[in-house]
Amino acid sequence: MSLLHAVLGFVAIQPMTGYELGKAFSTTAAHFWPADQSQLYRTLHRAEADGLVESTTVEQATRPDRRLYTLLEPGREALAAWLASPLEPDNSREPFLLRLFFAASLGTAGVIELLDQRRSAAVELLTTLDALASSAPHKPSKTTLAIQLQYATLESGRAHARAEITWLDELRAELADHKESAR
Amino acid sequence: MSLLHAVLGFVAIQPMTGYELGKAFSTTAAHFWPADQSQLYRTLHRAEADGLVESTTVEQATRPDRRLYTLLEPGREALAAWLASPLEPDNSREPFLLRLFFAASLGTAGVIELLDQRRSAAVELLTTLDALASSAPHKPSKTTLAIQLQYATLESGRAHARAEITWLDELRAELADHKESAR
DNA sequence: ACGCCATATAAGACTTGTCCTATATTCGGA
DNA sequence: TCCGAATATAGGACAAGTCTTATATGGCGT
Repeated sequence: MSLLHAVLGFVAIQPMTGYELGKAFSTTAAHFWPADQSQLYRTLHRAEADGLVESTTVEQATRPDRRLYTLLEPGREALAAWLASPLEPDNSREPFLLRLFFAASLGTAGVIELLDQRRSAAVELLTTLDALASSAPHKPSKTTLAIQLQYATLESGRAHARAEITWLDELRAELADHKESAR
Repeated sequence: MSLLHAVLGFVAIQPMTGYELGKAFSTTAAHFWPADQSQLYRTLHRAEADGLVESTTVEQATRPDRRLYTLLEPGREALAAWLASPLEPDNSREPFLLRLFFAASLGTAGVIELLDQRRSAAVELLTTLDALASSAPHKPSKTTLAIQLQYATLESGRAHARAEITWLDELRAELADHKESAR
């Protein structure tokens, strides 16, 4: 249900087309909210049908027509209501933990391989986020709250990626130790 | 698709009924893989139709009959294939970050409230996991790999909860500072 | 006595998200 | 010159998960 709110959130900042929304998601929110293109357009259709946004067709010579979406008052209210609503408890799925949980049959060496794979992915994510963070406004201190918060979501990703790497390293060491002592 | 693998993973440890699976999930895997009861049974039906597991009905006097599921060879193979398959990149959704990203209209004070709510939830999660960890076998050092890995998923949850709290505190301080200096 | 919880399984309706394909044009690279 | 990527929108099929309700009974607390 939250893609709708994200769409309202973006359109609240500035009227946008579906295509621009797609860009906005993939450049700024991809790491915590992947948005499928198809679903994005469907969500826009529904939002318009529900009177939350309004679209105007902008004709273009060479490119297909664009549909520019503008936030309407009910949309603004829905957005505000969402922001003010109580946080529901997190129940996200972690495929990696699921796998690890059942990975004993891989043996210690196999599990260590798995951890290494995961570590690589985490390092890659961290470097991507680092790059994004340093390309963004040099440390926000004299910026708007909006920019600070957007930056904060990046920081969150980095903090968790670092935590993941540390945890993986500790687990790896523990398993390697255990294997060692079993010889 | 992964609920199927989780089911195979549990049944591989020991033949189980759907009800027992539900218990197993909620007591050991709930924090990284919530399993809906209805979906669990549906997954079992499908797994049986696909020849991955086999069920035998155990009649009971007072209680409804139980259907005990046993892992078949194709199921074991599917489980092994899953464990050996390459890790797909993580693309989990983080509703809280989404909200934070768009939360500027709440104002600094409103955002701080939001952070505090989130912090409470994170602390609560951490204490739940701490309790689970200390009720589990006192520090695994001389246990099986399976137990070590199951314990590791708990540790992962704790590490991330701690990272979340630290990040929240830093962000909160930054926002409070900013607000202070704006007076 | 009444209701709620545990035991046990299951179907139905619905929402959300993913993947694939279609359409139409322009520009840049190999 | 051909192929793919970018621009722009959209539908269809499907998978996965959520929420609600149904059925049936025994035990516990108030």
